[in-house]
Amino acid sequence: MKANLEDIAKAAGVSKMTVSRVLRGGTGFSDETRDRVIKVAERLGYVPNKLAAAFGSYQASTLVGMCVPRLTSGLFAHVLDGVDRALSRLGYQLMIGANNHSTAEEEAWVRQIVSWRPAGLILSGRNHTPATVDLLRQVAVPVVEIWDLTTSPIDMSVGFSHYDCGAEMGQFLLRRGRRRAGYVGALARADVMGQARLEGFQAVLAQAGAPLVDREVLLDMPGFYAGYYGLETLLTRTPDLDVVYFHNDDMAVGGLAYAQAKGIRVPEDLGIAGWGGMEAASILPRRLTTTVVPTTAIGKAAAEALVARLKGEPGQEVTVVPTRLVPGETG
Amino acid sequence: MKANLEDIAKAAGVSKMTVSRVLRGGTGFSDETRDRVIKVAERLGYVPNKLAAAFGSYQASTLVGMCVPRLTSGLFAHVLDGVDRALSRLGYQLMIGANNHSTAEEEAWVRQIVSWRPAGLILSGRNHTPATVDLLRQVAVPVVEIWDLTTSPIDMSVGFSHYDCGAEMGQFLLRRGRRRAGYVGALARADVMGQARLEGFQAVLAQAGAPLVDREVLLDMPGFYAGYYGLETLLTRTPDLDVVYFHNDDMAVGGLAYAQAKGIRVPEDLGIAGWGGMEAASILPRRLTTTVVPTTAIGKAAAEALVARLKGEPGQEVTVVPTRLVPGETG
DNA sequence: TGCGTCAGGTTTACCGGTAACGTAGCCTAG
DNA sequence: CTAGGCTACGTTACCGGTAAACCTGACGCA
Repeated sequence: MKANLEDIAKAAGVSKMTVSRVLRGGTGFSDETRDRVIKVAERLGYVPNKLAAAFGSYQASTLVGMCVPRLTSGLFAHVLDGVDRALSRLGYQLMIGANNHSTAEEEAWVRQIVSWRPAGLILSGRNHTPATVDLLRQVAVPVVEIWDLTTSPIDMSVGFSHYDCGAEMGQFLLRRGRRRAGYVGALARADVMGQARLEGFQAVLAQAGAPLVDREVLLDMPGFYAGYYGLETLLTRTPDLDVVYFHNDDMAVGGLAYAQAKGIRVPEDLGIAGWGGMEAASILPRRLTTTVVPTTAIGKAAAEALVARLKGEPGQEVTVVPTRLVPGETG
Repeated sequence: MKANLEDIAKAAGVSKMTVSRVLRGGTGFSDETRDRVIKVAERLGYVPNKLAAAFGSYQASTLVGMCVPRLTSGLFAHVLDGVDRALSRLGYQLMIGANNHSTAEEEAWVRQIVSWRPAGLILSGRNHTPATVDLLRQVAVPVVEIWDLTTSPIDMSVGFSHYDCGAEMGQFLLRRGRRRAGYVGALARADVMGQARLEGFQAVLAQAGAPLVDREVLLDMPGFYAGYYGLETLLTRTPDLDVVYFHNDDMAVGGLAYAQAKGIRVPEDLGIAGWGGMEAASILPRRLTTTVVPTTAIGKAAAEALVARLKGEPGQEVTVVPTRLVPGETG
């Protein structure tokens, strides 16, 4: 790690400022000088130092931080992918973190990240500690809150309403004649958004005079197992349900597996609905009734909102991305 | 973004060096001074500048870069999670990138990342462009190559042998009496490691006098659909196979779905084997025959190897993590 | 001839930390 | 009584870029 601008400057017989301009593709030098500088830079194996660049000019940081609830979530993996594709194309670097559904962990992460003076941040959810919000405002870094829509974002927001997702599914299941609905979730209070879906679901059912009959919320991760055993627990306690809404598709698929194992006919004896739109769900023998979330599009939109802001374009404060209820054959 | 060490120093009536020492938890100051400095720092809302710290001392970078083939891969999500848990606990920040199974894209990513002077890098696979290897050696950054084991790593390596995975599965299926095996894969040449598994698989079969009968390798992403349609194509062309080895579990589950849709009995008419160990696979009506890869453990081990190196401990050059063949009920 | 303008540079002054070294005052051992 | 060591600081130099201001010769033109 030896060659720096000074070394190149000396070897090329120019000042390091000229080298800097050449390597950044600026103006104010002849073609001849440019070729010479570039040749020397290559010969010396010059590796640029973005640390110095970002530090010195404090305008040039190309770091973007993104915090997701869990890195193992299939849905967020697609959001991350959408963000990364959009940003890496423009030369930004993505720093990631997981908050494990805890605003305190998010705060700790934000505290670490802002000390790198990132160009922007992408956070998941609308729930943050007051200290986090204060800090973000203080350092005045562009922030995009994704996933859960908020009408009063810290800065920008890209997402949809989880409450509406739940409500829409409730209406759909009512139209299909379901009257005794149950719910199987996970993570308890830690997942605010799953909670919001449940609330929307419940509100619609109650309004129609067919309120939620029973629910089972596990403390486990919301995966196949939790869905399987969650449904088992729920049906053992309350056998006469005619439909169960699950926290997400992974759990719903677990529920389907349980129903199949027990000879419960779906959807005749029991309806099953999920949320999220996992790839696996669509090739099951029976297409899962679920709400498909445009994950990659959310990531792309968040990245684009951030980049627009960085370029000085005003951009959209709040971007609503549409979810899509897929009727399927299990509801 | 106003307060810096100088401001705190002035307000506390000490030099900024003392402030630096206090805030980093060093020594060489009285309790009284420490309390005063910390109080002032909090009052001024001091946000440390790691850019300046890393740039100035060029020892303190806490950035670690990690490059995976695809961010949407469930297996790599767990590796990422393992790395992140291990590193974030120690105060490191993770910068990620995806190479889309292309060494050229990996090189572009490495070129970007090294200019941030990271403390270390984690790369997926043992295949890199010569320029990448040169660059990594030149900047002398600690590197861990994960996933595919290599006996001559750039620096350190954590993984297992994909060839052996394929060979082991081949032996297992032979023991179960299979003699006419097929293979369904994806990504063609782009995925070197899937290729290695296939080679191990083929070698064992050939040696036993029951060579691979047919194979179907799609250009698609290795997911459920590819498995479903890949098996359809394969069986249409070569109906009399008695077992099919899939690129991974996602595809194998797609294959199972196809078999079920067509009334093919598994494992009586056709054996199905996958690779990777996805969570979903274990709760299917029939437990999938597959090789479980300790993803999180690989991430953890990679992070630990890196940290050990950074602390100056010698650490292991090559760490082998064991995979586990799960017999299941489909093979 | 004198002056403005422009291309093609150079010079200077930082950015905010940290390492390395310096130093004053006090304590203690020989 | 004093050399030496320790504590608790302060001083200085530097990391490698970039912004902004400045320079200079050539050319066009009134």
